[in-house]
Amino acid sequence: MDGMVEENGTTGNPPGDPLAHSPGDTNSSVVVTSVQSVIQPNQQSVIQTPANIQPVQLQKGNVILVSKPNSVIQTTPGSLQTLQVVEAGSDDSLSNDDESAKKTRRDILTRRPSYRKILNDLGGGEIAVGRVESSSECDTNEDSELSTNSIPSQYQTQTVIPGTIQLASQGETVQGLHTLTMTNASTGGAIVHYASQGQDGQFFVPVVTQGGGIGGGPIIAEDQARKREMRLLKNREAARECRRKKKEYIKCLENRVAVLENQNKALIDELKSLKELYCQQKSE
DNA sequence: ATGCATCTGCGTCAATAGAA
DNA sequence: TTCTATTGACGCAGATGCAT
Repeated sequence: MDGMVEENGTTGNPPGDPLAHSPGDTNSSVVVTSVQSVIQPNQQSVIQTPANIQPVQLQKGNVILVSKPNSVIQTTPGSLQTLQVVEAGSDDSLSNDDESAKKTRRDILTRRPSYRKILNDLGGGEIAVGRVESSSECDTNEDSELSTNSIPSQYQTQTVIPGTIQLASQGETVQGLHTLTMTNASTGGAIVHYASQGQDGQFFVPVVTQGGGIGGGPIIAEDQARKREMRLLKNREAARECRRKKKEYIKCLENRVAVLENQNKALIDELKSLKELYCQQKSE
């Protein structure tokens, strides 16, 4: 559950106020004598499924199933991969009217260091990239939106419709080599072979381009469109991963708050008892 | 049931840091 | 210098809770 923290028997804070801990919400019997780092190095994923297959919801019900062993989104190596991305029209046509306003706003803003760096600065280790199973102290048991229990089998055989990109794994035939079919209503079909880099987490690398239009123009346009799709796809996944890490980072901070509050309480109690002892000996 | 406010997650763009 | 990864900001859509 979001907002819940479990650390040495300490439980939670209201969802709307993640850092708010009343003095009474900690277990009074707990005395923290040594506080370890809240964030363990090489911690592992909080998102795990038995089959290591997770559906990634895209817009309008599109689903990606990819093999990325070092990613949160995983499938069994060599398993069928299906990607269907419906072209979302030409969003390149951005109006320049409010672009200047956006730019001005962004110019004012400063960039924070990455969560990895923040966690390192906190001395609590790093958020691991390779994730296999739940971490111990940052385990949150949250219900992942990437839950894999509900992968419909029909996603393994998508129907190619005009304006779509479809990835179909060749499975055991050619290791790591897959075929990406771009079907475009205006330009006709184009087949792209790509090498899947499943081991290092890379998504795919275009290798050969075949087919397509006549002359340089359409080919260049297709290449640019394909590059754009690749870029958007990668950034989509990157944003997803970034948000996951951000949530993990926040939960770790909440954990840290809980631990430090416990430590503070223990020190206050210790100080209190020492004062009493001192007063007793002084009065004698 | 309906309308509204709020929250949450997503995709995208753009800026930036760091690697190559 | 170029490329890639990361992440803040923005806008959108769906879910949820609450008042009417």
